[in-house]
Amino acid sequence: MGKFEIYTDEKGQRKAVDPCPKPCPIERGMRIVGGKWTGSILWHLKDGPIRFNDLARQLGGASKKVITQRLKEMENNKLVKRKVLNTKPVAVTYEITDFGRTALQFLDELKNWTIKHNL
Amino acid sequence: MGKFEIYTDEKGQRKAVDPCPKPCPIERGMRIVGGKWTGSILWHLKDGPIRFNDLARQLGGASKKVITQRLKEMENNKLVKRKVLNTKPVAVTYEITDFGRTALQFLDELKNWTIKHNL
DNA sequence: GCAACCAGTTACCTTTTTGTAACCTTATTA
DNA sequence: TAATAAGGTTACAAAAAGGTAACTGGTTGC
Repeated sequence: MGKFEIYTDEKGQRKAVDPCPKPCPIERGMRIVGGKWTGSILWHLKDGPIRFNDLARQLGGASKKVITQRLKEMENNKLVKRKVLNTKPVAVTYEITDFGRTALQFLDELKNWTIKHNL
Repeated sequence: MGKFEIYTDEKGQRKAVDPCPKPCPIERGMRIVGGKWTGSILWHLKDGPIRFNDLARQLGGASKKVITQRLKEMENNKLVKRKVLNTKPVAVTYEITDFGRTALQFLDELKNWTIKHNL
């Protein structure tokens, strides 16, 4: 077989030895952390919890709708935790989870890559 | 100001100190390397050039149309190089560029992350 | 009382993306 | 001669994503 992972069978047909099963790890990972603004949100949370509207202010270009949507997905994926503080006017903060932090490493690499190559 | 990058101005309005300029580096990077199948394609090319149909065979689940589309984007972004070999029946191969290789590190981390956390 | 802030939600519409399937040209093979 | 493979392209339809703007309900400051 060799590096191409493609071989020609007895009937002369080319076949993949090990076709990428539906979505392979890279693909699956991207679908969790690659959503529009997902990475940015996580990154913004790395230094501490942030409130919804503050987050929206910081993410120039993202609408509340998308932010809400992403935060919900991220909560489902255990990347962030939503906390309702019972302060005089209730405040809601979003906090990165320990699991969420495990993603910061490659996000950092991605960030450096983008900057390094002026993208 | 502090870690929140949010302050309250003289009029009592909360403002972001340094709102994420349109798409920040993480976001921009994602848009280059985060397209559906983009990462997987690049990963498959890491061990050598692959021909179009072989690639399609390996990426179970991706249609020719999408693959064509991604490959074109990736060519524009200089991640891959398209080569037409003048063999008896012409063959077209796609090869990862040196620049494309610089993205493999990040993809590798993403892949390990996905696997490590059973995602 | 009135306006403004928080944290969202909702409706509506447009754009983008994706999938499917058929089709194309050249060339080889049975 | 007919069928098949390579490397795509095209048309059509359906689904997903995104933007905008208005609106909610509760609270607070003027």
